[in-house]
Amino acid sequence: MTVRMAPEERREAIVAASLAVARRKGLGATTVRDVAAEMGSSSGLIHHYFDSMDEVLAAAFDQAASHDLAQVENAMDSESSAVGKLRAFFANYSISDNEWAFQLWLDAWAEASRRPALRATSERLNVAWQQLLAITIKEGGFDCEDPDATSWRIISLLDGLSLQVVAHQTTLARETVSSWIRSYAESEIGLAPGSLIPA
Amino acid sequence: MTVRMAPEERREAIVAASLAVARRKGLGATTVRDVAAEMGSSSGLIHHYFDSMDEVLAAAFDQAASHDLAQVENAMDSESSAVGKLRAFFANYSISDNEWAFQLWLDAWAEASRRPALRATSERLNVAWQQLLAITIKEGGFDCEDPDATSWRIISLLDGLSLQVVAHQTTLARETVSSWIRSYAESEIGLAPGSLIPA
DNA sequence: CCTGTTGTTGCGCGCCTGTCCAACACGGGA
DNA sequence: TCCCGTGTTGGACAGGCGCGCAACAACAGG
Repeated sequence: MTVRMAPEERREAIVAASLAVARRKGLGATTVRDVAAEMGSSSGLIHHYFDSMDEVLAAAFDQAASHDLAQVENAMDSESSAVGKLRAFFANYSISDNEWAFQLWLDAWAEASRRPALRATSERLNVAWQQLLAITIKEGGFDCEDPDATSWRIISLLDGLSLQVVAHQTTLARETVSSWIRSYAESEIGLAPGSLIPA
Repeated sequence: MTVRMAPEERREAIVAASLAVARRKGLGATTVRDVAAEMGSSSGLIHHYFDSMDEVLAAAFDQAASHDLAQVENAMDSESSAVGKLRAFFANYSISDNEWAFQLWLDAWAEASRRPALRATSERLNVAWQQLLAITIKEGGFDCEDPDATSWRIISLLDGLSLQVVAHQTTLARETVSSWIRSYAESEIGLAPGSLIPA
């Protein structure tokens, strides 16, 4: 038998184990038994904490995406100027080191139509990313007509380009995507070309 | 017993049936038994024509995406001017009438990492869309520095925005996406604002 | 008409899926 | 120290999966 845990602790352990499996096999291919094996526990335990697999996956995705979001927010907070914050945003919202994180997004978007909990989570976090950028633009007082729209377009271009890198690998290079995104953001936000290149 | 068919005919019937199922349940959730039931045949028949389910799904996706591509190409061919062709492109590469077609793309991108045949097909067709746009830009002789890069960015922005519409439904409206895409394309290709608004 | 080819069947194989639940074991309060 | 609440087990359940194969049936050529 596994060690007896406090409810909250166990819940977190389940989410962590689910994430570890999803990282290897993908969100959609993660099963109850996989998660149990990863934890070294029985499979029945998972359903003692979650009503359905949909909710387990949603919680796992939430954890991963929220963590990445918090990391970028942190990097932005340590910058004082608005331009500095934006630079930090584009330097850190990068798929270079954790390519599997973006695969999680791909899985979430595809599964959204069939897993209600996952859809709600993915939508909430997508909006959170957009808001992070939009609010920064608003506070910077840039020459940007509609920060919300601008932010959606930048995030979407980033998603569309990243998607090619992760799903097809050969069509586009990571550095190409980074530089295109920076140029596009500069023109949309009303910054001089090169403003967003990291120091 | 079902009617005996010529090999090529039966192959097409399998692809058509797979597509019908995928349209309802999604590409990743389409099974051998589903396809057989849709055709009204036995399940063993599918494996007599395809080595694996991966190849069945790849063929089905190929059929759907190629059909959409051909339809847009047709609409463009009936235009004489380059701007007319571009207008036709953006008027027809639309997710309004067949939302499920884009869901197929979402499934294909997500499954790409685990289904080799599907990945190859999705990559090939993604490049085909990009080329269709790139070649039209090149032939038009517009004020566009790098038609290939421009084309990738337009397609990617379109994918990223469409993704929000299909996966999350509430975040963005279809018409918003259409107008943003047209504006962006105009600025990237070097056209006067409004040039791409359909007559 | 007979025969060989081949499209088609239907089931079996081994394995997997999410969900549920009676039974068990452990640890804190009485 | 006992006892009860609850964290945990492990398998049952009904179903589903991709794949393979021996047997059958329909058609073409001789």
